[in-house]
Amino acid sequence: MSDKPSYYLTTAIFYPNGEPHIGHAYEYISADVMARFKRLDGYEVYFQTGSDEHGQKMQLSAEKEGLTPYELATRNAAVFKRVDDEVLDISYDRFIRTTDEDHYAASQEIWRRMVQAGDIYLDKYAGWYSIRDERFYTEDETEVRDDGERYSIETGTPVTWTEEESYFFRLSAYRDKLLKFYADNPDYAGPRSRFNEVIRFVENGLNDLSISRTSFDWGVPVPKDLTAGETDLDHVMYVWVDALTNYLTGAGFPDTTSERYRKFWPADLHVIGKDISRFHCIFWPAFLMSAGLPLPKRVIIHGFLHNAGEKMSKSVGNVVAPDAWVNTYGLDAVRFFLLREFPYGSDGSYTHDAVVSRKNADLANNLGNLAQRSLSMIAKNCEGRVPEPGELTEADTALLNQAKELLAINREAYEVQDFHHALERTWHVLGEANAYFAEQAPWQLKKTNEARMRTVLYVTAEVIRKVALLTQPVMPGSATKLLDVLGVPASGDAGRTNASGQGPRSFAAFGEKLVPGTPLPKPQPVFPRHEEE
RNA sequence: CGGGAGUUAGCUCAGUUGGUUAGAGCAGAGGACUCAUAAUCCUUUGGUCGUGGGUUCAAGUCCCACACUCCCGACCA
Repeated sequence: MSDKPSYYLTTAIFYPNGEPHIGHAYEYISADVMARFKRLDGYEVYFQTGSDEHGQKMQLSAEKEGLTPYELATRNAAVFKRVDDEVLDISYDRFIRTTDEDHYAASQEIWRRMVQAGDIYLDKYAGWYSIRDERFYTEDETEVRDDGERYSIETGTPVTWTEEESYFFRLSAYRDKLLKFYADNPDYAGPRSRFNEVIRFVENGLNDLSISRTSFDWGVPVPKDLTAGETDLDHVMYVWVDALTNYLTGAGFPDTTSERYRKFWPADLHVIGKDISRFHCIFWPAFLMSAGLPLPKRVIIHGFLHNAGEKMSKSVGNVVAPDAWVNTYGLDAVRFFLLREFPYGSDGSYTHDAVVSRKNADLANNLGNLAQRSLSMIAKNCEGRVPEPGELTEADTALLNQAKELLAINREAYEVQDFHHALERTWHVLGEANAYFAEQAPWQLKKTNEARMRTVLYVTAEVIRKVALLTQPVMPGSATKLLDVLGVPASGDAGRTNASGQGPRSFAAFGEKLVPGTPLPKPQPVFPRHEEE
């Protein structure tokens, strides 16, 4: 293995019970962008995504369809995986399934450790249980309707009184430890406003957590040697121990001596949606503390996407499928839009016009057209080679310096997943470059001062090179094409693999310059304007 | 009900520890240019910073109340 610094990041694993929508895509894409950025910046990245396949719901659905739960999970997980692979070009290193064999081993080991720590005990859970919701309700969360049956008020699903033996995790004992941890690690979760919600929640006290079930068997079994003497029932782990542990599984746990584990655990970043922040900011660190394992460094909580300000929902019929968008706008435009349009962490609202506007104004006009106009002048007036610049004027160096600062600006922004800001600053420099180009008017210099024209064209192309390098994570395909037409020797793969960490297309080459005399291919537009159908 | 977040130009957003005439991009208007993807550049219209109070020499920026929107309220992508 290399001695490069490591970076381990994950998305949440999704419960594969429906079609992936643009919200899933948002999470995949943002994590992918982060992974690619780090690879291009010289890190050895391990990027994991996957599916959460256990649970009673899966078991019941499978029965209805006459499948085994595993068959159903396999079929449904493939739908999500296909979106990663064929629609969004997600550069994950492993698509983990909680039904994977090594995941069983990891889940059982963390359970064992929590038992050894004295944090797991057997008790009874009693309450109104909704199978549909897979959860218990307290009495006042339910109502008896006219039909004499009892229903959950919140979700309207039928509930039945259920008493079930269950193992519990002593979460209540972790209140103070967690609060101290939050205080010592103010960047553990972001954005700050969401982290504050979590902290407030913990301050109010924590109840112990039911972490096993006996009413169904589609899950990771609690090891029999741990239940012997306590119960004869077969317990399977209930959602969160199983699900969260996938992050450890990916790092090679339980083999804590392996090179893989030492390199990648603790994880650097968990990318999650705001709906599951409590699990990642409270349960997860508590489990790990109990198991005596290092805690992940950061959890970033993204917002939800709204269709023209309205929540996406099947009943309203405004759910957008990722491939529908990709077919309409193109993958890179979609990726760019999602990260540029709204600050990461806030909810975002999209409309057709907003996507088209970004695609045309930012991509086709400001970037694509600038590249095309400068490169076609080079093709026509500089023998199709990178021109030789003369002495630089103040205007030249001012622009070049602005472009040069972008690497540091981007690094800083990516460190806290502020993609919106990174792109805003990058496009600000493109605005400056367009103004520079118009101010210098190389098409007039052509008649009066060809040496000066060559300098202007060189400076412009060099700025575009820097921008193209930095936009590889966001728009791998387009940025690659852009670097192609700039004659930057092919190397790496726009962040898809760790090979991207070196060579002329890595960030290590950011400070270098286009080499005068390099032959250039015939310029071709990289960012077409949007055509309405 | 309880707790929390938000409310800045038509739209999407910036606004540092309170300090001179509140910013950007897009959209709109006018002009320029012709290298370029009807793109670009320049100029410009547009905001009583949700409402009402308060603190202060000074508040979008702190405090209080109200309005609207949204989130969470215990095991639910």
